[in-house]
Amino acid sequence: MRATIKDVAKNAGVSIATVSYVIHNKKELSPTVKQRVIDAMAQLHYRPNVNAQSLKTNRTNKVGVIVPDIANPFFSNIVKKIDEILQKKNFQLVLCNSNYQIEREIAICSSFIQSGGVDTLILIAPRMTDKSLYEQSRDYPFFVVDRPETIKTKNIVFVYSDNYLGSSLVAENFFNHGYKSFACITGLESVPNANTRLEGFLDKLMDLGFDSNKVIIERGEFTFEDGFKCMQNILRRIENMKKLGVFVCSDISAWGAMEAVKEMGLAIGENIGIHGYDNIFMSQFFNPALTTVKTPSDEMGEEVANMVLDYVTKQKKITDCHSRILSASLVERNSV
Amino acid sequence: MRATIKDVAKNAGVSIATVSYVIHNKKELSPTVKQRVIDAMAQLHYRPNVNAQSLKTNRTNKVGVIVPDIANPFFSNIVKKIDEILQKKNFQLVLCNSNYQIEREIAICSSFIQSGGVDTLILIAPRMTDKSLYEQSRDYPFFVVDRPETIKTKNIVFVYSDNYLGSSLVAENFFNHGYKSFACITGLESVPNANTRLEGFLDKLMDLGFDSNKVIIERGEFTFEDGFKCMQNILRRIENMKKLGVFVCSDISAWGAMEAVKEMGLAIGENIGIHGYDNIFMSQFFNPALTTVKTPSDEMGEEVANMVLDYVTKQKKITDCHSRILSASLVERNSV
DNA sequence: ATGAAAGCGCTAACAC
DNA sequence: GTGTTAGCGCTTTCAT
Repeated sequence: MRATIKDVAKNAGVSIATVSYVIHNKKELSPTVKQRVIDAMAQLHYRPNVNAQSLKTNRTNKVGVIVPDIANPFFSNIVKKIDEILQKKNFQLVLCNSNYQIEREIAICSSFIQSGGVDTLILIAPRMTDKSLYEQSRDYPFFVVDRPETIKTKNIVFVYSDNYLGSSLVAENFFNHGYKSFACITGLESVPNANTRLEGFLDKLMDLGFDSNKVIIERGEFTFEDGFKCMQNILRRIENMKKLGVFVCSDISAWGAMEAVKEMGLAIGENIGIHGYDNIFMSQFFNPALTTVKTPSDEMGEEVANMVLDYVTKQKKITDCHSRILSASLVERNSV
Repeated sequence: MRATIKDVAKNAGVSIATVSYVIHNKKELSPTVKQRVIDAMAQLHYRPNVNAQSLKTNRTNKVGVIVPDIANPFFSNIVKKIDEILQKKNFQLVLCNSNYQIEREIAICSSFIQSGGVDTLILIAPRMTDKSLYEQSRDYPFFVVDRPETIKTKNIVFVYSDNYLGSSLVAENFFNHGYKSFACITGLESVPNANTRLEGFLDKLMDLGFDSNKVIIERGEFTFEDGFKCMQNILRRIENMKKLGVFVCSDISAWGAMEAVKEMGLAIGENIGIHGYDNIFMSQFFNPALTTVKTPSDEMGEEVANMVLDYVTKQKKITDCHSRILSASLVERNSV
């Protein structure tokens, strides 16, 4: 059996309170006593039982992270960054995969919220509706990454990037390369990023003098498979394949889209250009190298992790944490 | 404040024991009482405090997962699979990134072990020495994925794949494509997989009549950057670039190696062939598509997760869990 | 400077 | 069928 504080106390010939004091280094203790306790702890390989600590203090030093798909490099990269920062302060991540399913997301979220298992929650690109988000946060503040602040509540802190700007860059880029007709593969209507990216793209296209009604639009989840299928649909719908610019609103689906194009025997970058979004590390090595927009995922992870830290250590109230919009920038390569 | 079992009891007009009974659905209760309790729980949004439960029962329904780098798709894929299976049984993952650092790995591991924070531990591709592994497991059984069983202890269950076989396949494949000279970029001496893969490669090469002493060997961590550097070293050391087969013992480093080759302006697949290992999803889309060996990562994840489940639910003692070696198979593409 | 003791929220053995 | 209660391991107030 694991040694308890009692065992240490007995071994050191002191009370359990004293042991607790040396663990937390809080009270002035005589060096001799302190040393005796330290020795006893070492000898017994003592570690405080975290469950008892948490029960008593109502703090767990754990942060729940809900992610649509940890195998998606875009998300795993954010998680890595968050872990990097939280680990330094002795926090652990409790990771849950929602598999892009809203019901799972909500179930995980509310179970976290009410069970005392974590100090706070980070939702990465949650798929639930604004209404659900709002309800979940009602009695329990948390943090949301990579999703715009489309609802007003002081109980949620949003960290995301400027998708509207990013996708206007895409339209411009196509324009500069002489593309004449356009398509967009974006996410589901329920995904705010999907709508903002589409909107930013269409608006800029109109600015540039194009008829946004002629833009072919396909929607799917931001996955390889859906990107592939959506591209097939576009290829089927298209009449005139002359300088067609396809904006795929996530790199992962862009990979699928590129495969669909290649499978048709078409060359990418001439009459059909593919533009991704997110700038996932591997995209630069694809064939052709994917032109895309950089979402500052490292910064988002850093930003949220630091705010979480401020919040759980109670240096800051949630109402003093400010949502942040980070920028986005073009990454030119060979697919456009 | 969160509602406690006391609140529910008061609200339903029963004792806390009764509430506990309906939570766990263990005792026969009169339907009326049961319903009253259920209503009270719903009304108060009651959820048992998991810390109190864990303190009492010594079970957390959490499994610690230590991974070298969650942003590495090979690892994140395994984690995803593990989560998928454990989540169904109401277990959560507590994820920690060791960043390939042995000290962090050991620190995380022993803190998990002694703090009661998790029911068991899964180490994915741990970098610590056999000795450390053995010591850590001495009083606390756990599971190791993607590392061969090079030490005998009934306290560790290993799930890995047949690297010796896999890398002999690589040698054969090079041979079949007419390659005449060879190099190998493998992992550090301290990484068992790295040694086994090198060994399997060299042994088969000898079988095939080649002089294994002439094989150029470079070592680095299994990362993009190290793959890149090692390849540069090889390119520097090589005299005669005629049908050189380079076995890079992980896909991730193979990506780096390919970039190094391309940067030199050399074509891959003719006079220089690159062979990866692991078959990471994206490898098929690289330029050229990477020839590699499939490590059954999904199966490894599944296998451990199920064993962990058997173990933590005490249907099985650790000594009844058997280490498993899964197979490996060639994936032919265009880089060889 | 050190210790006694209450109590965090829960489970389960035992009593009724 | 339902309730009483001890106690899991710890923190912290209050006393000495």
